[in-house]
Amino acid sequence: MIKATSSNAANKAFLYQSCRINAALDVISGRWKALIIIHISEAQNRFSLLKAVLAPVSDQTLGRQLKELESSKLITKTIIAEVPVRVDYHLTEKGKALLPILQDLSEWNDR
Amino acid sequence: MIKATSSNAANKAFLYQSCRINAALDVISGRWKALIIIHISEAQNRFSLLKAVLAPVSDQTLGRQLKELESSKLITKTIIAEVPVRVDYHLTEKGKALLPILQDLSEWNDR
DNA sequence: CAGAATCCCTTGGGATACTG
DNA sequence: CAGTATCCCAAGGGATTCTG
Repeated sequence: MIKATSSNAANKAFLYQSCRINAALDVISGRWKALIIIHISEAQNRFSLLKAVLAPVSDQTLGRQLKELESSKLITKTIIAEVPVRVDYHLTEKGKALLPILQDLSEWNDR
Repeated sequence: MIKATSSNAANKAFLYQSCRINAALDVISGRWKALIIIHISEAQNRFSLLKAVLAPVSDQTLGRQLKELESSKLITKTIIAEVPVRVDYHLTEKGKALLPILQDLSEWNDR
């Protein structure tokens, strides 16, 4: 039959085809993603810095969200082979283009 | 101890306090909400009409999303006591203000 | 017509421990 | 320092059935 199991994926596909907005929302709807993007834009671009400002997040979750943002092409990851290894995150052009939209959203909700 | 159980709500509270964006994202991150808002703005503002354009959605889920949008003050619900009862949905000012932002998001993702 | 009630399953996110 | 591996739980969504 394949009913309950496939409907979830099928519905998702339907949404993607219906409107590009759904794809866009998917990209930014991770629980911490918007905040991660904002902090990276403000030079909080190291794993430990992010962990500090996003205090209650777990390593696992933070790592997952970063990986997803990277595969969505919103951020890039640069590994620097220093003594204690260091990793810098930076926004891509697409990531930067999202900032004013997030700003609009924030103002929208304040009204 | 209250650990695993309370952390979810605690993290959510943290996000809300950190930035207004999280509250805004919460409002529009239901799976069908963006599409519902768009269709209502285009006069597909009846339950059955919405169900038709959002083909694979279930009654239950559609009803839930509508109720959430209503309590977020994005749409209003008007019950008209005709022979087969009829219900009209309309966007509030806040709901209308969201449309251009959704448009921006859509264009952003197309780049 | 427009839902509410009930039940079930997938998924996102969290806790903890371990690694290059 | 910057993660990954495992395991687990709550919540969002979906299917189906029933109602004013």
